[in-house]
Amino acid sequence: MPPPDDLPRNAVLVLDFLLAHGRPASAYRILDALRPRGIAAPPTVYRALDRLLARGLVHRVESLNAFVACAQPDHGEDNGFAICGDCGRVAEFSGRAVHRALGAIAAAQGFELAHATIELAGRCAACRGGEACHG
Amino acid sequence: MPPPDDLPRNAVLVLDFLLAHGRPASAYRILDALRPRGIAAPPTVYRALDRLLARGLVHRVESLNAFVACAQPDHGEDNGFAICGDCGRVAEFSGRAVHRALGAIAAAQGFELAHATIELAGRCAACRGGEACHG
DNA sequence: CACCGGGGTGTTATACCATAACACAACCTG
DNA sequence: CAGGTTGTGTTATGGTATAACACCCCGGTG
Repeated sequence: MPPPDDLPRNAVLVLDFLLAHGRPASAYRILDALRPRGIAAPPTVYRALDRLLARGLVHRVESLNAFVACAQPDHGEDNGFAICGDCGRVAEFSGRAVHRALGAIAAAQGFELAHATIELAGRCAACRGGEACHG
Repeated sequence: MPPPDDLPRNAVLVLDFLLAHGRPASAYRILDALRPRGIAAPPTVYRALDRLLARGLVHRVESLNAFVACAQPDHGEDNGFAICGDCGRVAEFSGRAVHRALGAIAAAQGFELAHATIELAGRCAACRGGEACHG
C-alpha cells in the first residue's frame, strides 16, 4: 500500500525517514537525519510535515512535540496513540468506543467537537515482557 | 484535599494568576504577568508549575503547550479537556466512560497504562450560541 | 557558636520547537 | 512572453523548556 506518490520530493524524504525510524521523531531530529540528503533548514522539514499531516500520512504526537508515520492511512481522523516510555514506540489505535464516549461528553456540554487528541503514556507489552510479571 | 496552603511563595503567585486568568496560559505569559510581582526568569515559573502539577492543582494542556488551574482538585488523575478554539477557555471533565474504554484498549494491547492525555478541540456552547444556527 | 544540609530562589546561558518573510526556480497556461 | 501557482531555499526571529551554578534562609547537631 504505497502512499500516493504524487508527493513532493521533500515530503517523500521525510515520510521515508519516519517509516524507517518506526517511532516518533522531532522535526529537528528529522532535519539532522536528512541533512546529508540536502535538507538544510527547519522550514523545509515543517513544510513537508504539513503536507503529510494534511494527507493523514503522518500524525503529530502532542505530548512529545514529535511526529510519527501513520501505520494505517485508511483509518479515521481521531485516532489515538499508546506511547511506550521505555522504547519510545507508539501503537496507533482507532478506538471507536473512546470516540463514542467523547462524543457523548461533548454533546452533554453543548461542545461542538472538531478534533480529539488521545495519547496514552505507559509501557508496551514488549517492554513489560522483559521483566517480572507482577500479576 | 483542599489546596493546602503550604505552598512556596512563587507557586501561590502562579496559581493565583491561573485561577484569575480562567483559561490556559503559557509559561511565558505567566512570566509576563508576574514580572511586576518580582518574577524575572523562566525557571522560576517552571519550578512553580512543577510543584503545582505534582499536587494536581494545575494541569498541562499538551496541545497548547500551556497550563491551566484545576477546576476541581478532587477528581482523578486522568481528566480531559474540552478546548474552545474561539474563546480559549477549557472545560475539564473526568469522563469515566472514556477511561474505561481507554483501559480496555490498553489492556487488549498488553499496554500498561500510566497516564492518559485527552484533549478535545472545538467550540463551546457559549461561543456556538452567539452565531446563526447553521442547521 | 561553628558546621552542615536541604529547600527555595535568582541568574545566566543555552537547547529545543516552530514560523515569518522574502527570494528564486520550475512549471503550466494563455 | 506575461502571469499564476507550487515547491523550494535562506535568513532571521519568536516561543517553549531546562541545565548549571550561586545564594540565602532556616533548622538541626555537636
